[in-house]
Amino acid sequence: MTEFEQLFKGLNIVEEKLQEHILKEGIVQTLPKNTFIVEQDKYIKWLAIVISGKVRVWQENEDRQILLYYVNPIQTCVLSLSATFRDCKSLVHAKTEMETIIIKIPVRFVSEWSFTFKSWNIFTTNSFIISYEDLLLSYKDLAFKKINERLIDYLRSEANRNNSSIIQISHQQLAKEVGTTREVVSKILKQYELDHIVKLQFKKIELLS
Amino acid sequence: MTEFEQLFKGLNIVEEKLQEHILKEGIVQTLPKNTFIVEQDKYIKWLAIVISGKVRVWQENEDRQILLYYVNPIQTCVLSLSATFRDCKSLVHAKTEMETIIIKIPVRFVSEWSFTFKSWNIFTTNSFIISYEDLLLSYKDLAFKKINERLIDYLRSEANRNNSSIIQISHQQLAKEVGTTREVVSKILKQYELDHIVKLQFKKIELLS
DNA sequence: AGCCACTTGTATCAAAAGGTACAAGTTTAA
DNA sequence: TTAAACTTGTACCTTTTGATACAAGTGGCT
Repeated sequence: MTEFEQLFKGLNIVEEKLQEHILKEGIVQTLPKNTFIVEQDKYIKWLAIVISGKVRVWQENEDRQILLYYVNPIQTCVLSLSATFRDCKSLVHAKTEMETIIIKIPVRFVSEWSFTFKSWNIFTTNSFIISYEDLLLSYKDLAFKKINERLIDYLRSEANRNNSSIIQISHQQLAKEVGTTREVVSKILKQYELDHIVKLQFKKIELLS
Repeated sequence: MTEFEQLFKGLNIVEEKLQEHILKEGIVQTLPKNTFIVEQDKYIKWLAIVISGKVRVWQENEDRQILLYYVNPIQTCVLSLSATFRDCKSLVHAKTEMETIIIKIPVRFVSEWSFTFKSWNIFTTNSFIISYEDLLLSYKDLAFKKINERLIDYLRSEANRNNSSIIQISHQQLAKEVGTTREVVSKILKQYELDHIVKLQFKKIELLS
């Protein structure tokens, strides 16, 4: 199955005309690990849809980062999507976390098709809705939960995503994911270990419960 | 000008067919101050578009609140919008802050029209985009800024919204807006007063710079 | 005037989170 | 195998934020 066929299947694109358009305008690219797809404050010229691999999306301050979400196969970064509807700079960074195949579509077609083709309309709308609700939940967590809770939440969701109770990550990286410092992460993890909630090894965290 | 005419003008709705639909299915309501439009965890049955007045949208924990945004005339709460595309419960509270006129549209028409009518498509898409970007900026502030900064940001944006350097609000209410406690607000405001950034009076805060 | 509800100012304490510093362990690669 | 880079653990301290408590001020109402 070609990447385009995967795309059509994943987004349930049945309109022949739309398939033709996408075949004509879309570009398949294989990106190595750690390639930037969009960068904060730069203009967006393409809508990228992930076919396989994994893309991390985050925001950055001078010295801190905070994870926004991951883009999984047959999803798009909603922010590049939003940028395609009106010429604007990216508010986030997005970078591949492993070798990733994407299909790039020039922004000018994206909003056009959303009115012409039902399945494209559903795709864009759903992307917005899901991302919005996601972000809203994250916002609530950030507002009301303490760091130790957000940290364990992160670990659990990682375990889930990878289908493994062992998460391979350094404290430093973990600190970046949840927007704090390395020392705080070390302290919290140690406490969780004393409480028999995790087991710590070098660059490995095992969830026990 | 009727409320419907205001709506058509505000959203740039020129399609006669769509105007007919809206006239047929829409309901104009005048809501007194402090009326709930949607409540957290309850189902949404209508899309409400604000014609005049002001609606506050926020999230709640057991004991804390945090402001999400205000819905101004000729806007809709993007969350009820998102709910109209798939049957789901509200993630937020929304309540009128003054007497407010709204037009209610049953949810089942909202997504239908977004594919049939260009202006409705633009309206829904723009609502999503703007709200998403808004929320993203708030998220970043919440992640990286300290409370005193978020507090003064809030005051400045209120001053802007009301076109006045005097904000009439109690410390308690202010605490709820930014998601902290009353004592913290009092302390921070006092410090800003010592720094000649604000002047404090009973239930009034004057911005000096 | 006198009462009541609400508001504001603060002092004290406690908890959460972050910063600095350093020692020791692990990996990688020259 | 040895140095360099990265990783982890932890002690100590500071700042930020929150909780409790109380006194005093304000405005509205009877």
